[in-house]
Amino acid sequence: MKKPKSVERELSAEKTEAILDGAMQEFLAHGYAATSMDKVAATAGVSKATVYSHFQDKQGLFSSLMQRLASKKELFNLQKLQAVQDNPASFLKGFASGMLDNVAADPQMITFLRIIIGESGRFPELARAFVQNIEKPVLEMLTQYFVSHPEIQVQDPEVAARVFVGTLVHFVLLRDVLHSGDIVPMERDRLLNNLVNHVIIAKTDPNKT
Amino acid sequence: MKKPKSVERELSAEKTEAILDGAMQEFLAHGYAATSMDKVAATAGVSKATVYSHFQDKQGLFSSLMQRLASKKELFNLQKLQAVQDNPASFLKGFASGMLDNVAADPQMITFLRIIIGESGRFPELARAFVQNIEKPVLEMLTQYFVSHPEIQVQDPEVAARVFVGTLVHFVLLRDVLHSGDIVPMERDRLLNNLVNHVIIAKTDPNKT
DNA sequence: GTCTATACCGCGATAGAC
DNA sequence: GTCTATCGCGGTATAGAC
Repeated sequence: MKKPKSVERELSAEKTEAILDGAMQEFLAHGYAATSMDKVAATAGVSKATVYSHFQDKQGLFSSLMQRLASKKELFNLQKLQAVQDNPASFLKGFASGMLDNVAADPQMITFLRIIIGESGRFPELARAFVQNIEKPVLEMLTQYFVSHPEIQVQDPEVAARVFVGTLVHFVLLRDVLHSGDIVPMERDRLLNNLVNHVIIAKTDPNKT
Repeated sequence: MKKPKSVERELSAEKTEAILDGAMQEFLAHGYAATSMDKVAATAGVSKATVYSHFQDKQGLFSSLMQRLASKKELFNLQKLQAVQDNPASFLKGFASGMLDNVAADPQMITFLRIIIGESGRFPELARAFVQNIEKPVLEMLTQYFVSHPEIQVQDPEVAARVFVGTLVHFVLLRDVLHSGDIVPMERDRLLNNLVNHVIIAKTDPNKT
């Protein structure tokens, strides 16, 4: 009775995908605690028992899913960055534009950020994976860029990278995550143009303390 | 036996305080969804029915509490800022130190940030209250400082304030909120010293695009 | 105004048929 | 390998005594 290779039975990888997809929908929509495994199973189109046969428990499913999201560098703009040969100002503006348009404009990405930060107390290893896979490469890439472009006389390349990324993250946080673009208004291009100046022109202050 | 105006009966404000205190403990410890009204009542030392007589429901209690926290400017360092007459570099370093030491070092403040951001999807008015009461005054104060100190030739004071605050918030986010101080290491004073240079020295870039 | 006791529901997780 | 059915617990919210 055992068929050579059944097409409908014995499969698992497809369901795993379906479960992860359903879980992503639910977790991103309602957060960790407010998401029920019943809804996850329903959205995935499988039974709850199947979910528990593929993943140990709710925490395991959540962690697997979020680790997976935090590793998908393609979701962010971490690949098309070394090709450009523009001048520094253009490169930095282009990088920032990509971050603001490709990442911050995606509602799912904003929700993902909310969850990573909101659950960083109870899921610290998740937060660390996010920093390791997303933030660290960005900071290192920018640092490397500042180091390898001597025409930009930056005193401390790592700090310059922090200033650049920090300003952008803070902007996204206020405007997109916290829905407060009207409370502390700031035009996108105005920030970008001036931010570049703050980063690439930073020599020693003649007024020593 | 009935006293003219009993001191132990008919009171309500004390219990309200107790409930808010208990709710703060629980919500800050477990987040919104994972907090139970039973635990809130137990921590407050009252019965669950009393909680529901003082607040409409869980959402109402949560919102009242968080709005209250977001309005407590004293919890942040928003008062002792205009007294100083130092030079700009010292003032900015002092301000940043206060933010990093008084705010970011307090675990409750970190947890509060996690909740505000994590619940900003379902409680947008809470996030907006936080920005209105905390972030906006800080940005405006720094902007005013840059404007009223002509010796700092900053091209765009509002952007400079954003760069300054954004870098600090991002630093706190990585180090304290996301537990990743070891993944992307940065010494506190090294950031502060160089950040000041990035902010107060920002003239026009000779390389126009 | 505050308590105890409870109604009612949905949760995470599992047992057993197929 | 996946399903249906169910267990036990803990959730929010309320009714009624005092």
